[in-house]
Amino acid sequence: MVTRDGRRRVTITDVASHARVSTTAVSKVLRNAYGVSEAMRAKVQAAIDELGYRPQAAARAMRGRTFTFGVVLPHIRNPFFADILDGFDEQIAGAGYQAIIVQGSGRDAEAEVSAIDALVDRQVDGILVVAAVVARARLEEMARNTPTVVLGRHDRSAVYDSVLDDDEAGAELAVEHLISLGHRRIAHITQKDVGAVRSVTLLHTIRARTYERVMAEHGLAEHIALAATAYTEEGGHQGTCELLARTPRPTAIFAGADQAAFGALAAIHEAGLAVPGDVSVVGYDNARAAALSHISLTSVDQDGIIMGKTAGRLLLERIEGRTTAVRFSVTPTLVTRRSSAPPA
Amino acid sequence: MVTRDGRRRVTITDVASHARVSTTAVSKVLRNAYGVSEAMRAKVQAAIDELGYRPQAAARAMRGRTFTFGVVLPHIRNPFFADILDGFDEQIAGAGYQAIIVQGSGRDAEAEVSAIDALVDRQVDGILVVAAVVARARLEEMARNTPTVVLGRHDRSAVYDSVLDDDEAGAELAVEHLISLGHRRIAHITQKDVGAVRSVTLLHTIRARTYERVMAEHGLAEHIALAATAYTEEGGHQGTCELLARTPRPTAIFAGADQAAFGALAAIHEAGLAVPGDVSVVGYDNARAAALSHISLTSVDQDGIIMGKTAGRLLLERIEGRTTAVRFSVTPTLVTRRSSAPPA
DNA sequence: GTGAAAGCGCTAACAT
DNA sequence: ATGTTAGCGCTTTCAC
Repeated sequence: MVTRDGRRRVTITDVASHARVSTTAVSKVLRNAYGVSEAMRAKVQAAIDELGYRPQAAARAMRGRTFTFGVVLPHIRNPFFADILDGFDEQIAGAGYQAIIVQGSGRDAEAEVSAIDALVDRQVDGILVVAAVVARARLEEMARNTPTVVLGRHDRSAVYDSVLDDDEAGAELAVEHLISLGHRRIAHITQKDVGAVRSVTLLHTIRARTYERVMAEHGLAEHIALAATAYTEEGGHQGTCELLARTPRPTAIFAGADQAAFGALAAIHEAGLAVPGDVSVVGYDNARAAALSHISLTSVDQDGIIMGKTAGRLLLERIEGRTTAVRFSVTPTLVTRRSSAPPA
Repeated sequence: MVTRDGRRRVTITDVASHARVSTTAVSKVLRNAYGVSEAMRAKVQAAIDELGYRPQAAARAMRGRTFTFGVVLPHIRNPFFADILDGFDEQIAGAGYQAIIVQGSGRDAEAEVSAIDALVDRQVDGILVVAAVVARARLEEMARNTPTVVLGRHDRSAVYDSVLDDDEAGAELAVEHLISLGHRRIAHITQKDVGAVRSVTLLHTIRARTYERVMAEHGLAEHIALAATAYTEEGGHQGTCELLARTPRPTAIFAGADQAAFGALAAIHEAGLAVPGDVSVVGYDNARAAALSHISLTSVDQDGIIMGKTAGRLLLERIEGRTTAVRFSVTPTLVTRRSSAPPA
């Protein structure tokens, strides 16, 4: 391979001839494979260092591993994904793996498919799909060829591993908290469905259904009020505007994600109302911004770092040969802050 | 290539034999290359569709292009990067390119180098480096082999293209705004230097130096107060705590980034002070959250979408053969909101 | 306009 | 323990 400035990139052959050994030997040293003497290892390593050799992932991909994991995110705007990624990176870096991220460009199932395809085309050794909206059959097809972890979906699969938050428990915590404070007119902001996937397995649906169930269990079925927008600042803002326009208006809003809760806080403020005086707000994810003093948002905490770490560990296990599917669930906790209080 | 469930992945050979043509012909159709008849094109395309063929990026990389651009981000937590990426994706998708993102894992120059290496190893056709802290020589070495755009650095290079915000103009807008409101004790939150790069080319240094210059030009040199932490919520919080502890305390804080400004708002609130009553705050980046009514942060807007789009365009131009370096600068504007007002 | 064949850098089966 | 060699899927001369 000739680089653009005319110099050849250093290849395994260069290293081999420089060390006066075979390419096989170099390859074995690179992969810490069985059957190399100490002397050989030292000699080869010296040549590698001297020449500044780095193996080309593309050539490796043709025969063996790429030492790369792919991560599919709906988008990079949600800070909760950053937690997941930090945990993931930490876990896989130790095993010599590199994570590459592709954006699914929003909630569009088609864009998500092409993001997944992009990773498959690049022969990654494993894939982490976060909050996928794509059809389950598509995920399973991929999982049959590449070790796969699906994060944040509640469907059970025999071919891919799952990492998820117990969203039912989390939503219960949020709604029970508001009810115990004395609220009755509690509204919920959820995400509009897209894609062909059976919606009941998606986390936003679980959170919304649980909200409805808990409300009903407490005899508050008549006060169920849903706004289906998006888990974004804009979505939370718009949903809250809708909800506040109803008569009587809710005294509390449970937003399915902190990003939406932040938008809700803004909309409440714009309406000339106070938090928590007129309306209490509870979010989900416990983003760092939720802890900021001037925001102080009550939120459900799910440990993104642990979820990311676990996803990394599960992929590494698959590489090592595990073939049975595993399901890992974290238990959420409620973090109470000043955005929630008893109704006036 | 045999997939894990035993089926072979469809290759160019399969398509060729299915269409009863040569692999050369298929390759040409794939790349829209010169010298294929309409009949040939149709026949091959039909076979591709029928077999669900997708070229393997790894194999392509061995000979030609990967149709992949790599993006190096310090981390994915800053929402401003999401704007850049949205613009970038939009621009390159039309040309059939896919972006893959790698995290530099914070501000650590070493981590950034390994992120860059990871992309080079994967033979991407071009690289966008955002807010790099790595030494310039390292960037140039990479740029000599792979088309490169450096976003957010002010050094001039003959080998890579630059996309940047006029940070000097932006910082001037912010400081002049506060001065014109009547503030004199204006403090600034900047980022601590790391890495071996000549710091003066980094955007946070430019913003800080400009702050000092404008203060001095207005006879306020004695009131210059800097806190060097980080462009994060935590950094802004900590820096503000430091600044508020000084006597007399500043009446205004110009944070080098909105993320830091959000942390500043929290710290001011914790100190029992009001914004803008006791302390005015101005940020930089005009993140979406800055516009939220309950936050209402005055901020310097730089168009991340345009910057991302331009970066994509410049890479595509390089692929098409441009060899002279280009420098593209966006002009920032001030968005005035309620976080800034005359001092008491 | 079309196809045969070489070869990119690496790994793995096999031979020594 | 070490080396020889075939071949992964694709692009690219170079014939025809």
